Amino acid sequence: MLAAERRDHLLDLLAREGKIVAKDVAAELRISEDSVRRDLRDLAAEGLCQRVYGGALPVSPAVADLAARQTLSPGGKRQIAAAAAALVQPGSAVILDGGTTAQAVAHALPPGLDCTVITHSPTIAAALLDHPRAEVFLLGGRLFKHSAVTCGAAAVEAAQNVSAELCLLGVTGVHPEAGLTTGDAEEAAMKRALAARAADTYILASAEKIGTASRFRVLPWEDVSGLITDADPHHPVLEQLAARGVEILAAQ
Amino acid sequence: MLAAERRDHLLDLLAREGKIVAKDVAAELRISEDSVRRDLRDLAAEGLCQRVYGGALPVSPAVADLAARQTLSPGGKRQIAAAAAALVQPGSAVILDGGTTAQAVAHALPPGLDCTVITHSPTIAAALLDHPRAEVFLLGGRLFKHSAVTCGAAAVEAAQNVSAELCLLGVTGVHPEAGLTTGDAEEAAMKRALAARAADTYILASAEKIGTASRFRVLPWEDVSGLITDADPHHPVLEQLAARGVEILAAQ
DNA sequence: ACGATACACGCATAAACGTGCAAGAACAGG
DNA sequence: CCTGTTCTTGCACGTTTATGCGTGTATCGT
Repeated sequence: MLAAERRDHLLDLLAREGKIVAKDVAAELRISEDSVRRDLRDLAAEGLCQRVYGGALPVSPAVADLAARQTLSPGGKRQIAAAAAALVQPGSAVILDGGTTAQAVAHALPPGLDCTVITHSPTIAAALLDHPRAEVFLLGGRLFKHSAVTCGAAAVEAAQNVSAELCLLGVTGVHPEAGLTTGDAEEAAMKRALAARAADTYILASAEKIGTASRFRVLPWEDVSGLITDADPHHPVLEQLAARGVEILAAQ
Repeated sequence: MLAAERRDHLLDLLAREGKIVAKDVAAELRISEDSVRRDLRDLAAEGLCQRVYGGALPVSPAVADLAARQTLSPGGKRQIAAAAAALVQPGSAVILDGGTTAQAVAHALPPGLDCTVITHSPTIAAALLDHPRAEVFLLGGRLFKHSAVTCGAAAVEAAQNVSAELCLLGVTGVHPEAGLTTGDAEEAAMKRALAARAADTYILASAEKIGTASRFRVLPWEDVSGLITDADPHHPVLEQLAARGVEILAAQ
């Protein structure tokens, strides 16, 4: 039984059963409870599960599905979120896209930070309810069930009435020629509208997205200030982008 | 059974049934009543439920200014929500206000119902993510932390662009002369804007609100089609309203 | 006012936890 | 092929936490 195997098994169990009881898993896999605890501790540190006395639970019922359906590297995602949150100046306004990475940014924002957050994700809005000094502006529109954000003409129109210093955008593809891409046309349009309303746009992209492209373009590189990623800064694609004036922020 | 699981179960039970009887839960989960009591004490300490003799009751998310609208009857709230959900015709559009009662309506909607829900509450929007056939339209605007809904000029303006067959509105005061009232001017304006966009407006009000009035008027009785309440239909205020053409729906 | 029930408190037991440690495997370099 | 290093794993230990029971007290309904 490889360590990585164990990890996968735990995550699988979490997705299937909705909980993990350390004792049971140890008995099932014929390993010590200590190892299970160690694994759970690591997974919890990466934000993949919530550690509780006796075992672990999914981070949040809704997020569990999302995490399952996209085999990302959420380990780096947390670091990306932290690096992105550090870009938010006190007193400034930031536009937060609705993806899972952006959601991590919302949680990474210091609770006492005095700022304005503009978002089209009701989930992010709800997450910021306990940030007393954060002003939240929610962009309305038709709710897209699969990504849990508002999109469509109404949402794009609502975006026209806001502006901010910073826009943090999640994408599914980061490609030197194709630019930034995503898999849904409406989402692409929405992201484009958001980026247009901010002075600076930074892209959040985990390592496995570098060099890939999806069907719908969000932005060309000219409109992007920087890229926040957990990939190796010496990755050829990243060096190419840096040469074209895109600031590369490595999140460790 | 993990401790955290128990906690979730209790909260879930609270949301679904509107109350918790310590003895019953202990029997159901095969644990001692002491454990249930301990859990309820902890949950109450975190403000997640209201401890009462024999069990616990839900507590409204907006606890702060609840001095006015205190002592809710969450038992009846569920019945009100069920009666209100029954008014939603398949294929129709309904405007759902953001209060706790309206939130209960969202949960009471059949998951397979084919309808359009328009709301200014991100919480309701999130709750409807798992209703595959429900189209959700979210009204954007500034997020009001204490009531967790969007309000303000932008939200009112967004409301101008929608229309629906039905509007379900929660209020804090139901008074024969003062009409429908609430404690916040912005919320009152928002509710007014919502009601104006629906052919029929029904009010959700638990028994203790009947006969009371708050500072800001939402609507006069002329603009209201009906009132859904768990109060006794023979209550003098209700009979007076019925005489003025307001349909009284008693929720048991 | 009364019995019945729910409660809080203290205590004992058991389970889960974290840490340090040692045996073993995997690996890199010579 | 050997050796030193690093990492993983399981065990032992003391500590923390959760749970159930008994007791006395408070609260409810009649």
